[in-house]
Amino acid sequence: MRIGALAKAAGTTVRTVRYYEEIGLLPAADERSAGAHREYGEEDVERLRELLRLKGLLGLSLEELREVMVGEDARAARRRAWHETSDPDDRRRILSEGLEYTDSLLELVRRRRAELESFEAELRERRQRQAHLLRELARV
Amino acid sequence: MRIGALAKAAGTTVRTVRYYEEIGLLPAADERSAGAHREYGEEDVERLRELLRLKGLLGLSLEELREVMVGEDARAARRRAWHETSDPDDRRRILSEGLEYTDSLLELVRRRRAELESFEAELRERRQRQAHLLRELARV
DNA sequence: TTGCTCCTCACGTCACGTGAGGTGGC
DNA sequence: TTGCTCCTCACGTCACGTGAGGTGGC
Repeated sequence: MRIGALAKAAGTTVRTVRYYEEIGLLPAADERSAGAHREYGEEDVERLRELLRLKGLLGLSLEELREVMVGEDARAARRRAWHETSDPDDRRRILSEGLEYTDSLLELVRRRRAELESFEAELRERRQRQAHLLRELARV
Repeated sequence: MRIGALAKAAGTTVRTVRYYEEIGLLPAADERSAGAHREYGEEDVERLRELLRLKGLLGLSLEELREVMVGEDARAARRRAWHETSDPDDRRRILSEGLEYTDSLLELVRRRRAELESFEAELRERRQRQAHLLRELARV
């Protein structure tokens, strides 16, 4: 898959992909001879999608994203390690680290949702007042 | 209230307030002699707060905000008009316009919440899988 | 060969941050 | 008078957008 297909699949632009690579948010597609096309796989789509959602929905800066991505790197590493071991202790460790990471993301998302819901509640209240007054006027 | 107090009350910076004034998102505090201090009131805090929430929570650009703010201007105008009339027909019209505007904001907020909830659902699912696998391993 | 997508500079833009140098009010 | 906040340029920065000019693969 080339850069255009990746960008489209993840819902962003070619320039953004190149920029993220430039600042190290996406891994530089390995061993490209100068001027050669970049090649990507499914896991790059996954990673880019998650990046964009964390940025867009949670409003993280690319610097903050970089920190979260340390967690994403570890997640990818765990996935590989998972398939390379069958030792239950290893797998238990891998899983609990994964759980911890998922929980930290869930915490971020929940906090955001709380803000959004408080705004929505305020709007609903406003709506109520307006609708109530309209009914009052209708009775006159 | 001066610009520092306004910025603090709304949870932003002095520079941002000046920038929003520059591009016309906030009204230029009227009839300042060159170099004089800007003066603000409670309704400026209100407006700036709403702006920042629409921007931060919904991820609107300042250009998009400018369009929404046309609605906010109308809202402020309706508030003034409300107090200047007692004619039921006028008030009914004011109220239904207000309702319409509130509904459009609610629609924006709901759409965002839906995106956030779908992300949260995905994370919960991921968490479930991890927790399930952990229990499986514990039984071995 | 034609069309499309890709490549690398590199300058432009949006939404501010951050001094520089100076003035105003408790 | 001292301190704090304010003022206006104006350059810097972050996260890309947008050509310019050229090369690569179906």
